[in-house]
Amino acid sequence: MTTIMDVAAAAGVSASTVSYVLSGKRTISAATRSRVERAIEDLGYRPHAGARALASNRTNVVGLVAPLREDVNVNVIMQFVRSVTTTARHHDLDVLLLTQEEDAGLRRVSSGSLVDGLLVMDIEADDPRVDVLTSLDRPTVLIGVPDDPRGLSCVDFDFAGAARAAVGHLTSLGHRRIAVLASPPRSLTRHAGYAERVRDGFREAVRAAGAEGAYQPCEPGAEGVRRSLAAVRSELPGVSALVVHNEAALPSLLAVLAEEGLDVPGDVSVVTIAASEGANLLRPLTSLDIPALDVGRIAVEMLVARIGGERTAETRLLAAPLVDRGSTAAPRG
Amino acid sequence: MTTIMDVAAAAGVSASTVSYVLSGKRTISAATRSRVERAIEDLGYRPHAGARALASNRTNVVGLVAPLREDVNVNVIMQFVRSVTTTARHHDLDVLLLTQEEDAGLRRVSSGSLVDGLLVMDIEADDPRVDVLTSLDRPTVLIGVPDDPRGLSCVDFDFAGAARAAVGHLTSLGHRRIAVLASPPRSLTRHAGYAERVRDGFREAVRAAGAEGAYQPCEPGAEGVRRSLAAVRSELPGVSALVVHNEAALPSLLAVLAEEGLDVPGDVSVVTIAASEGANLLRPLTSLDIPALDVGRIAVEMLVARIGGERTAETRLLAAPLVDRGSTAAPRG
DNA sequence: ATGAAAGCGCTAACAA
DNA sequence: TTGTTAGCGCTTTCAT
Repeated sequence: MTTIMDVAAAAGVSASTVSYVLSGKRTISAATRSRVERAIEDLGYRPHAGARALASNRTNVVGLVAPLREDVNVNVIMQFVRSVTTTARHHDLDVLLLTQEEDAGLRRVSSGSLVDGLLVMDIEADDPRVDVLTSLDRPTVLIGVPDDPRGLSCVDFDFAGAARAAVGHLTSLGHRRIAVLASPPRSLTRHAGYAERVRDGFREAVRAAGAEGAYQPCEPGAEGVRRSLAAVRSELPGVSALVVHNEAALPSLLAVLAEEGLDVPGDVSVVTIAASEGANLLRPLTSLDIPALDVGRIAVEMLVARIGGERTAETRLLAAPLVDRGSTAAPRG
Repeated sequence: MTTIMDVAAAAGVSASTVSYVLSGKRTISAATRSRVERAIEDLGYRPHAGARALASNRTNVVGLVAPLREDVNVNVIMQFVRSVTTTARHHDLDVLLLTQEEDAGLRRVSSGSLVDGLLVMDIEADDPRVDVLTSLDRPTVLIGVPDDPRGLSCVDFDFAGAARAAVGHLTSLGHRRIAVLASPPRSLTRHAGYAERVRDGFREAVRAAGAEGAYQPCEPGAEGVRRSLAAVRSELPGVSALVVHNEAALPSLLAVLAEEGLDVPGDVSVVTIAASEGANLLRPLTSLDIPALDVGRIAVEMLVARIGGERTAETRLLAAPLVDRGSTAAPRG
């Protein structure tokens, strides 16, 4: 293993000079700098991460707590993780992945000085991790907004705004009876913020527009979709438009509607709130596209700022653009 | 920050005793042990990861190189990553996620002593990373099998075996004209091992059974599916069974077949090679279930063994169980 | 503009 | 069974 001493010897300088060439924290003469860089190159030298962490109190690693459960939207998570790692590398950070053992994991990597900061996904309204995180006193950014962020920074997609925008789009086309096919029931029971915010944004927008709405959780799979459609139709007969916030249910939904002989958007309009662009579906769908890539990037940037000493916490909600892919139209008759 | 010295002082012992209590590398009297454990508990002590790495040459972190691209099967990756992190934690390891900057990333974390070993996914037949990895001289396990593993250990799902099993199942039902709807064309052009092995296993099995086969890459989405189906039917008129190795295309395929008025399995039998159990599809499908969880677990276990000093490299191919979910039947007539 | 040297917190000989 | 101590490789004061 080649150390900073080897480099120093090869370049005919002291170890500290090599260190300063690397960090740029001292002005170095051009001649010295190039000798050192040459030696680093020749020897293939890489600073020892542990030694560096020990001496500098910085690991250049951030922890990412991601829910790799089955019942969350795999596409969103994936896009998000990708943009986090990409952005992190732009800031010379590596990413440590934590998926389970919630509290214990947070404590371990934080108190053990494994990471400089934490990114925590899938925050629930009353998430118990918020308390743990504040007590840990490491820079932290939450992806999702709890009821009380306790001084932690948050980033999230504006689900309520997306629901309102969907309703606005549909009512402006003339729809008066609109239903949401939402996340599976357990998303609500575990107080996943996104589910509650879609519901609340939807109800508010429907009321404001003087329209009628039904909110219906939905299990993915053909059976779940059929059940939810039946429930919606009995609660709101003559429903003419669907807002779908459930990516896993989309394939079945389109197939079931086709089975029933219903045309989209002729017989029923469909808007989705989704991350992937639905290229694999039977037909493209008009959508509030969740900007997962932006959420990830911004989360990292906020974390970097806090690691750099920024003290003020903020909460940022990102709006979704409505992309018209032709699955909505004015209602029949 | 509480250090090992604080713990030692609180317990009235030396730092090394605390260290040995933690590592178990020395026999400690019950009395001392409990005093130390008490102090650790009281002070909430966690060893400093960097200091530990510096002194012991072990980081207890493994690097996971995962392709978070769009064109790979997100479900497989997800399951796989989950089983890797879970298994890693059982061995007291953390997981550092690398997704891009291929070679540079490998060098950085390896030479920089950030990780004790590497797990590299999505290995291609002539993958250039194999050379880099052998030169790095860190314990490494490949997920996927290159043409020449150069002494590295490999784990993978037995794609050729799965294709053979699918054909065997179908021919035993009486099918003589069988087609594969395979991964998108670019999987083959970039020499993704799994695509080539499915193709080769399929051709071999079809020949051995004296049946006829067509192999057709397939883009996901309704259009891609329609095109591929047309190609298959013109190449192999009267095709009565489909082997689908393309999870993203499944929703569209089922919808398109339904549109055409074809019943599964009455008019056409369908077998998939897939990771998720297809619970979100229009109907359950008989499948060679890719044991992504097992692959991840075994990969970690092999890596742990190598980190522990095991020298012999091995390649393990995991067979898939065929799970009958009723989407196959004897051909008509 | 550069060097010398004191740690950072831990592990693992070496001693007792 | 336990303690003492010499590093591990780097950063960063303090000197010059």
